[in-house]
Amino acid sequence: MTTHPRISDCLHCAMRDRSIFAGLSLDDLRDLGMEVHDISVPATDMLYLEGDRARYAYTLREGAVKLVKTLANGRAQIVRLLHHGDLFGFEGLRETAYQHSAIALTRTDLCRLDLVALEALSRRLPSVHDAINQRWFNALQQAETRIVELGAKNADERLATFLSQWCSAYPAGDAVPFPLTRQELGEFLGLSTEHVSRLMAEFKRRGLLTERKNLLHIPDTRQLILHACASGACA
Amino acid sequence: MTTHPRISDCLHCAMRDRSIFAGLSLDDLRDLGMEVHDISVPATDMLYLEGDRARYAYTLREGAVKLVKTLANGRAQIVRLLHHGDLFGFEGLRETAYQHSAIALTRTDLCRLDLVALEALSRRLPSVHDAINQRWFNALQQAETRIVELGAKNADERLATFLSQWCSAYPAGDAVPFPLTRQELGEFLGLSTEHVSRLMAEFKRRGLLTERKNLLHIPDTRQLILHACASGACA
DNA sequence: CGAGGAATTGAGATACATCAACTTGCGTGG
DNA sequence: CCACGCAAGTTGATGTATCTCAATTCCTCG
Repeated sequence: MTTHPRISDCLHCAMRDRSIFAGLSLDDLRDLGMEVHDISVPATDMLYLEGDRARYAYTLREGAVKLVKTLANGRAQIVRLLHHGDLFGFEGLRETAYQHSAIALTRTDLCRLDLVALEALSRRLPSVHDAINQRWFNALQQAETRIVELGAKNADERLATFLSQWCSAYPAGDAVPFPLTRQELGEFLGLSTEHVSRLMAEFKRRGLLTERKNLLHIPDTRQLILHACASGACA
Repeated sequence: MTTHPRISDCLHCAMRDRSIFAGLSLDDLRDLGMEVHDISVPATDMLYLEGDRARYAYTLREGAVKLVKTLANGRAQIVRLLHHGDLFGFEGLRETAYQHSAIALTRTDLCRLDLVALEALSRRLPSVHDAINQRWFNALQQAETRIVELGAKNADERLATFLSQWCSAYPAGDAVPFPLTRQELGEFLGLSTEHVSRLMAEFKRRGLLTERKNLLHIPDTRQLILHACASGACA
């Protein structure tokens, strides 16, 4: 699963100031008392499976990961999508088992943090503790937003809102990496892959977006929202 | 809004060992350095409105409260339902504004905690800090479960799962208080009130549940789940 | 160049929403 | 205590959004 795990050098990490170790002194960083493994996995690789005993949390440095819950009958729901800078697997600090399966959407680089050591570290360094809590809080807010999306919006609205938020991480008007398949879009938005496909085609027909390879281009997200959310559901 | 707020006596509170102050010594409890107001509101009363500047968190002692988000076009989504022992409004520890509206479903008794004082207290007493974090974590887990419900299950499954979970707080086989209207059920489950009504009628016809006044009786939750979730979605 | 998964497209079925009429329950005021 | 009135609930008819199943095309990669 992991290709050549190495001990990471946190001092010179590009993610340093966006990670849970942001704000630590150089001394603290040098003396973390914990090995941070640098790992890298190809697309479709599973980092862990829902129900597995939780041993590690991960910081995503490059790439994208989905967190999936699967029902008894096989239906899958993508609970969260993770990007550059996100921390995940940290439910292991409170539960013995992972609550989702984590699967790479692209080739992905991560830092792997031992949960026991992280627990100790977080007890020792308040800024780490706070950083983790802040991530929890953010995850909660995001989750509640998703509840509203899924419970109160129709398909066009869900898709349009999602796409424009996906792009919001990049400079406006640029083409952005878009590694999700139609099926994954469906599993995230609670729709069938066919319906997603039709909606995407419809958006393209109206000139609201274009796609090529794994690049998505939305000339004007405001237009997209406006056209897809005629009812005014998306503000 | 508040009827006769009084300074609460935390020492003799019935909720003491289920609240965020559980585990505090008697000395700590006596010296909280914070006024806890005892308030009581009738059904349908709004405790705060989404977007309001957040001043207080609340512990629910008796009754039930809904947390609602409202879309620009007026559609409402109930994000969370709160019961005996639940803490809410604590997003005010990280955000300046409340992220939902809080509305009482029944006559409700609460403890009102000043957020600034709570923040200070949580910094001073690790067990309070931990207790609050634990609530965040629980809320996150619950929210993710709701995402799966809304994204991957159909109407029967959602309703059946919800009803049996609602009852799980009470001894099996008992009739339980059920203060939700059909509309509120719909706003929680992402369904129209008419559809909820039809499904309830169907469940009754099949003998899976009975209702009278504001009491719900489910003889056997396993049966309910079994019949409503033929596909095996609900384990 | 060929093969296999992903995407698209169409036709048909269905789950759910919408709209409208009607009933039931219940508090209120005469 | 009854009658009224309103809100909640029910029920039916109809519309529509979305799913399902199946066939076809498009990519991508070996």
